[in-house]
Amino acid sequence: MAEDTKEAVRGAAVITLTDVAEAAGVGESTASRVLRGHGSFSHKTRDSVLSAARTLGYVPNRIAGTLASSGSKLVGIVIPSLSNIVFPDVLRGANTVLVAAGFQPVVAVTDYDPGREEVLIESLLSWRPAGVMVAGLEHSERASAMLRQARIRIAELLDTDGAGIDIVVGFSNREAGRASARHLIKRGYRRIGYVGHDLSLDLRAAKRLAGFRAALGETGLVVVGEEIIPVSSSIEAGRDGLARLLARHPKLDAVYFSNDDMAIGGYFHCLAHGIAIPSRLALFGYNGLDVGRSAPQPLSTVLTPRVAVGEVGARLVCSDEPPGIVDLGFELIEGATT
Amino acid sequence: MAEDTKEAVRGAAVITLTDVAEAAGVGESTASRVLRGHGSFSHKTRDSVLSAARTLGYVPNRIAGTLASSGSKLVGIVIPSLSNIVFPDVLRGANTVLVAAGFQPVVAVTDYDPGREEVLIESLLSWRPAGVMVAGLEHSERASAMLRQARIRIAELLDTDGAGIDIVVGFSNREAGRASARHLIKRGYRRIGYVGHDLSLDLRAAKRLAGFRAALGETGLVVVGEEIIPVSSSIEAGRDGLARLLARHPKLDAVYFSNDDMAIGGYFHCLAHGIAIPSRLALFGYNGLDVGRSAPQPLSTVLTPRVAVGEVGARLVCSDEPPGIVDLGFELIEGATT
DNA sequence: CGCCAAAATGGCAGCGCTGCCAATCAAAAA
DNA sequence: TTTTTGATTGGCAGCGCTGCCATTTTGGCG
Repeated sequence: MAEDTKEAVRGAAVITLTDVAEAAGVGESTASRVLRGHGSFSHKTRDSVLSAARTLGYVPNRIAGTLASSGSKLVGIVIPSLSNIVFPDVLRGANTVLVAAGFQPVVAVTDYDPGREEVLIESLLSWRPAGVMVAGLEHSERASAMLRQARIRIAELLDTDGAGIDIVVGFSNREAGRASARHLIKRGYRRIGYVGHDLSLDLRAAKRLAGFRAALGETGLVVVGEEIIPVSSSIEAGRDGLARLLARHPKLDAVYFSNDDMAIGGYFHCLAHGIAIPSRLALFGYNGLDVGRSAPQPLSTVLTPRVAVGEVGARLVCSDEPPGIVDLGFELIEGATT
Repeated sequence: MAEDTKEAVRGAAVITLTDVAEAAGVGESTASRVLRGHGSFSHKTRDSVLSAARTLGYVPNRIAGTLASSGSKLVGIVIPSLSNIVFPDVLRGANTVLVAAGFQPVVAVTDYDPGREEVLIESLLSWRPAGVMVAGLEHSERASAMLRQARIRIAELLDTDGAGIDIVVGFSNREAGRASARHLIKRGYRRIGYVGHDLSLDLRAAKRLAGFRAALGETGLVVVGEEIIPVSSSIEAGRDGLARLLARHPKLDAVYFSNDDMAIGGYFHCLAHGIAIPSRLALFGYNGLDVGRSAPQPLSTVLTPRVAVGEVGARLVCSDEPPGIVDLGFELIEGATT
């Protein structure tokens, strides 16, 4: 019965290291050494093990390997959303560095819910990752405790306004808000409004607004009118939000948006309604997205180093450099909408 | 030396199931049952185990659990990019369903490189995932073989133009291209151009263009002029691309773009240069992104069910329903740019 | 009060791999 | 030729948990 091939395809026989070792006529520790390129072995041994592995279609079982060596090559990444391009950007930066260092990212999305974040962190930790990267500095009591006690590298990203657990990589949202306000003031705007999304969830947006308000206050100004839409940010929400804000406060001369998506929505509203920018109304966003940069009038905004945050965070999580705070700063883009 | 507390903090003493069982005064299998809510146990036992676990700060080790039960709760997700919002959208849909079913997504990003895809798939499989979701139907010989032989659920996403391995969830890019062409023809456009990005990498964009060309051909038309930018798609690329295309073919009356990002770039070019849309030039995209829908003139495009693709793919990967092809279709959005 | 099914529980052998250590071997040194 | 050193190699004990099975306990009934 020359059913070898079929058998290999049908039978549930998953190939293990032992099978490879046997086929190569060596001990399993030798096979293990060859396959990992660890320790020493002769050329002949190497070739026979590798060819046996290839022939049998051996796929190593890292679950077993990790358990045995107690040190996984997984890194947990906890982000609030995938809808806002900011987080895929961070993920992208982290992914590049992680993969280059031989790690596998495991992502968890919290939907801006601290309770869910707690559960997801617990779940992530049960995979015994080498490290965890998490957006923001604010976590539930228990989540912080779990991270702290996990004895692994923890990187908190995108925010430096507060105390971190281990590694912090980001920039000050508060300062970004202040810089935005100072820019508008410098340009002579005085009747300033705000269009934002749900701030109880997006703490960093709240910090920006706080900084923005503080800087206005230093000049004796206040946010004249504001429109907070109770959903997550989107272009459509920004468009509708600005429409509603202007209906209530037609004399505004500038509007600060919670981010670029919202601001682009506002920009589209102005285009659609013939509102001259920036002479009649100035717009200011946050993030420095592609869409803002390429608009007919480049959006005035604050460019954030999102990909770099992911990269640096990942690098620090993988390395054993001392933890600490890394402020990557931000860049104010003057644009053409202010 | 009442150093218990400090010891617990310093010593590498990671809490194991055995510790919990001991502290609760039960056997480890009992503790295991309680913590997993499997099998039967008394209320009293339950309480003492749970409280012991909480007191000790026990975090289960799923690595060990998975090895012992030979069945992981990981699902690999292989996508070409995180820069194009399409993939985060799919990821989002998949994540929702996966997490609800108790799975953890492990993502891998190929950068549109088949070689890298192969390596990443191999690496993913070494985690013994319960299933793998991968974008597209085209993979290297070895990658396909590995997926096929892994004896797990495989879902190929976003494309139905070709043969799949196990589960296929998506829609026909070719048909999307055809539908786009027919729409332009119906609207009376005859001098049609194309602005796209690197098609050797983005196979689905290539299929759309092929379908588009085929449908034009049926009416005796051809793509009059085309501009292919050799980088990945972006708004800026679309803007520049259209500028260059129009420089060479000023008499075009419509342009088909490889996707909405590119088309929005084209739209911005027209806005910036006072090109009347759609009277002077019509624009047609692909994807149905938010930004296109909210533009002053909603972009004419094809709306793709990206999130649903992720959801359905994840559902099928988690379940044991029979594999097969699920065509989720697409929707032509007439918009205002044609 | 004895008997039996059902509920609760504990013991223990692995899951597949790695780390450690002892054993073997080959070539260089004495 | 014998000794020495270092390169190679194999054996085996776990890593922490789950699955299986045997055992004990419980509660209902006759």
